[in-house]
Amino acid sequence: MPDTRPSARELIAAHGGRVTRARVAVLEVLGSAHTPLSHEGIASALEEGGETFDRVTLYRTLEWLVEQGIATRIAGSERAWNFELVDRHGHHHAHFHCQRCGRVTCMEEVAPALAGALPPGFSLAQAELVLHGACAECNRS
Amino acid sequence: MPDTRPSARELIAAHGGRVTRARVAVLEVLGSAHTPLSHEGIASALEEGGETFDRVTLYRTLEWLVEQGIATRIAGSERAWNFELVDRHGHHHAHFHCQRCGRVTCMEEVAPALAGALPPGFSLAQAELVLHGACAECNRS
DNA sequence: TTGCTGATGCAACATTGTAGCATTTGTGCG
DNA sequence: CGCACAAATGCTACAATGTTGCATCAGCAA
Repeated sequence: MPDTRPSARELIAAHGGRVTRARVAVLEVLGSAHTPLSHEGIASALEEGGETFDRVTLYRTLEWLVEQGIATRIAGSERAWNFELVDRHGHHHAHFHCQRCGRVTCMEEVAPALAGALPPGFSLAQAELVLHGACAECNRS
Repeated sequence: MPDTRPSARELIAAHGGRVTRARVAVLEVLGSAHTPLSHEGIASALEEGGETFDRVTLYRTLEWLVEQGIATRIAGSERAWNFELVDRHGHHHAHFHCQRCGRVTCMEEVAPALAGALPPGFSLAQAELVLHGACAECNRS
């Protein structure tokens, strides 16, 4: 078993970028995450895996991933971005931000139908629907 | 004509706050703006009107306005908040962020119907739909 | 292996937002 | 009106997030 997640290196190379330690590691972290991660979250996950990178490198790596269309960034809790891979689904789903526990959950179900609703002349590149409230777990307690 | 915009002072007093220079000025700026404004935008507008305030005062004033339900803050361009009065419409409309000119436009028409679409257990406090693309004016050129 | 260029790491800085605290200023009351 | 008290302001200092410049390192191809 040479590699349990072969796509990471290939994915990077396919986009014309160099296969570096940072990119592979970040991709693996994002790939195994269930929710969007912040810079801090990614850094922590990397450290747990025994890899540390400069803060700037992380920013640049993520910037590159977003440019390449490999990842997207969504507005997370207060003034920081969260990152998420854009693989299976067409990356057009809403995000739910729990105001109590701060977690961000992907809502596959909620996809507002807004095509054609824009005023004439406007062109849509990306939509970002963020819902704020309390998640199921927090509501239980 | 003692006051062309009498509501500002009254609005503040009605919420149990002191009628200060900062609050009146900020309310007037927001009231006469056609689009959501950032901290910086508000500060500039105030300066043009001959009024200057400390950066911290502005933050606290806006925080207070949001707490009182007089204004709302929406995610604007890169990592800064934009503020907007919450008067006429029930403040449930989407915002369009033009990636070329950076302006934020209110889209009264686009209001995604997402009530009842949340998974069980989740409760919604606020929805924030931000559309990114090119506005009509930018598309013309 | 070698060389070129992209990627990294470091330091310094920019922007956005907060906390603590002394001073000022609305507001109600005598 | 003048006073006193609390709310609001304006510093300063700091925290968090993100960016820029530049010297060094390391993928990748020849």
